[in-house]
Amino acid sequence: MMKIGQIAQALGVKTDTLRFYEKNGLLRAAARSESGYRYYTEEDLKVAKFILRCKNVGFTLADIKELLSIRVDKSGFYCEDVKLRTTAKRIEVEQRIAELEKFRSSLLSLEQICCGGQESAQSCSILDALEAQ
Amino acid sequence: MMKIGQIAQALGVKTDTLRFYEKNGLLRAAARSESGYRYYTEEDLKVAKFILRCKNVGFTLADIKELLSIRVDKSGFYCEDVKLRTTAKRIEVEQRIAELEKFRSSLLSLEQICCGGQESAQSCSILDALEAQ
DNA sequence: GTTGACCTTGGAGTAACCTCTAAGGTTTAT
DNA sequence: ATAAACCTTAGAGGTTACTCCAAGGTCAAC
Repeated sequence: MMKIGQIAQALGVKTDTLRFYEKNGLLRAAARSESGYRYYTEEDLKVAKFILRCKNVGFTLADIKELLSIRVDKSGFYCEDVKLRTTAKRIEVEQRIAELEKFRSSLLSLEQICCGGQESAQSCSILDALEAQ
Repeated sequence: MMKIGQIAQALGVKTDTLRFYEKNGLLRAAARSESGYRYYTEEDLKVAKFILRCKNVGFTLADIKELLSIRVDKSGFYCEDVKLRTTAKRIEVEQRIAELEKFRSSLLSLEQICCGGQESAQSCSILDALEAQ
């Protein structure tokens, strides 16, 4: 049984983060001491690692909450349920990338039309371009 | 002189948005009627369009506030000031894209190891992969 | 028995960008 | 004259994922 500080250190997160996950229904300590201290088991640690790995591949905490509910009741779900969520998330990520690529190319165009020197910004092509109808 | 609703319609935004910009120091109506109605000039409309174009290339409202202060005092700045901000933003965007690309490839890998069928999630390779140390 | 490290809670604050509501005043058209 | 459309303000709410704080209780060591 580990206290919150030990778990936090093992995971490289703050104790606040762990309490935040608890408040949001992602991770509950298996037990509490009489004085109210949280005590975590090895299984709790596994759940915490699962959460962090999900975050690392781009799932939000809301997504992770769903994945956790599948995780604890695997026999109640199909592979399909998991894969569909994975695919949906990938598509979401791809859409966001496309949006950012647009930003990137617009910004690059702006950079290319500007001298970037110590000339007065009075005739700055970037400002002109942002102004243009 | 146009009222807030006309400006909002011309721009395709809500009146709330315009008031929000005012509250945050981005866009102030040139005048107010006796009863307090905002009245906008053509120049105000130009500023508003400038703001929206900046947003379209990826600048945040905080960035735009800076760009606006350059715009109103062009002789006090160099092209360099504008281009540096543009480049910084592009780099920021590229970093975010890189992060999302990592998500994308992780998610793709997960998708590829899962059958995605009506098999029980008890042996789902995606869940296993997220579990694995 | 007291110091220091650790734990508890509730609640506020952050960034980014609006969006909505309530309660009320103004303008325009008929 | 009255209804519809428009305007005002302050302030709350919503998303995401924490992070910090204050005020206080607990535990282990010396």
